[in-house]
Amino acid sequence: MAQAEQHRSGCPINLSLEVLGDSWSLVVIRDIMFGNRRYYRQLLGESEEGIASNILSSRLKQLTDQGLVTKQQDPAHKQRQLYSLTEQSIQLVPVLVQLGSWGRKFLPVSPELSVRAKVLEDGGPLLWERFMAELRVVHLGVPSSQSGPSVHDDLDQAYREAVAAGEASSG
Amino acid sequence: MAQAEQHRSGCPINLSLEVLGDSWSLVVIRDIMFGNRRYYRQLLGESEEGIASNILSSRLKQLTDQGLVTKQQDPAHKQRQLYSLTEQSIQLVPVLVQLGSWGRKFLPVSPELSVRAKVLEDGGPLLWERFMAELRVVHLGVPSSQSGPSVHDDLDQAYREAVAAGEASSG
DNA sequence: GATACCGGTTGCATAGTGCACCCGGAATTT
DNA sequence: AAATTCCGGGTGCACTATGCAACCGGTATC
Repeated sequence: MAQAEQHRSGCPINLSLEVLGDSWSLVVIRDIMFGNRRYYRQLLGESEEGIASNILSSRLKQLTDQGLVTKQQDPAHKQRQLYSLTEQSIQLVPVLVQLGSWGRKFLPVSPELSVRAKVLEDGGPLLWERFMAELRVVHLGVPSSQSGPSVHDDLDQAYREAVAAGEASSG
Repeated sequence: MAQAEQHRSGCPINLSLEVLGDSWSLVVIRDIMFGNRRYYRQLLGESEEGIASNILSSRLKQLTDQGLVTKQQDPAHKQRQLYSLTEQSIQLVPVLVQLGSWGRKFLPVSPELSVRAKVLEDGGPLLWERFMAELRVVHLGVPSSQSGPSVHDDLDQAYREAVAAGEASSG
C-alpha cells in the first residue's frame, strides 16, 4: 500500500506510454528481439543509433524492473550477463510491427533497414505469431514445437539481400 | 541539402520513435482521435492525465510541424483554433490499438477506460478501417460514404455503459 | 462595462539526455 | 606470468526537457 496512485491515468494507451514512452526503450527491445543482441556490449556497440552507455544501462534497469527484460549470468563466463525478453515484451511484436509499418509509410526510412518491417507487415498476424513462438523458444526456454524455416532467419535473409542489392546499385 | 543526417538511423521503428517516442504525443493524438477534443482548452482541461499547458502547447506545435496535426481558425470565433488529424495520424489507429491491447494485458488499467480498447481489439482490422474512414470524414472533410451506426458512437456507448456499471457496483 | 473564455507564455526548480572518459574484475593471448 | 582485451557498467558535466503555477492580451458574452 501507500504506493497507490503513481499513474497518470488508468487508460491502457497512457499506461503503455508510461512504460514505453521514450525514445530508447523500444529501440533496445527491438535490438534484442530482431537483432538477437543479448549482451550489454552488443547492445551498446552494434546499435544503429549509437545509444550512450549510461542511457543503455538505465534503460535495461528500467525494463528489468518493469518485467520486460530479464538478466542472468552466463554460467561459463562470470562477468557475462545475458539479457532476455519476457512474455510481456514478446507480445510487443504487433506494436513494433505497426510502428514499423507506419514509419515505412511516412518517414524517410532506408531500404535496407525496412525490409524486415515489410516482411512482417506482409506476413500478417499469423507470421507475427510464428515469430513470437520462436522468441519464446529462444528467450523463455520453451521447447521448440516448430519445424521448417525460422522467421528470424527469413528476416535476416531478406535484410542481407537488401544490403547486397543496395551495394550493387550504389557501388 | 546540408540538413542531411538529422536522424539517428533509417530504421522504421527508430524513425517512428523519433517522432512519437515521448510520453505525451500519442496521448494528445488519442484525445483528438477518440475523445474528439478539438480545441486547446478541451485538450488541456478534459485530459485524464492532466497535461501541463506548456507541454500541450509544445506538443501541438511539434505535431503540427511533423504533419500529424493541422490547425485552423474557427470562422465564427476568431480566437478559436480547431485542431485536426491528418491522414498520417489517422493511420496511427493500428498502433494505438495495439498499444492499448498490450496495456490491457499487462498493466493496471481501469475497466471504464479500457472498454474502448477492448472493442477495437475485438473488432479487428475491419473495424479499424471503418473507424479510420470516419476520422477522414470528420478531420479531412472527406464526404461520408458510410451508412449505419458510427464506430465512434459505439465506442462512446461502450464507455458510458462501463461507467454506469462501475458506479452501480461501487456506489 | 464587467466577467469569463480563448490560446497560449513566462519563470523557475527539478529530472532526464548526450557525450567523453574512466573503472575494477575476469577472460584471453602471448 | 604478464600484458592485453573484454565484461558490465559508473562518473562528471553541459544541455535540454519536464512539471508546476502564475500570468497575459485579445475576444466573446452577459
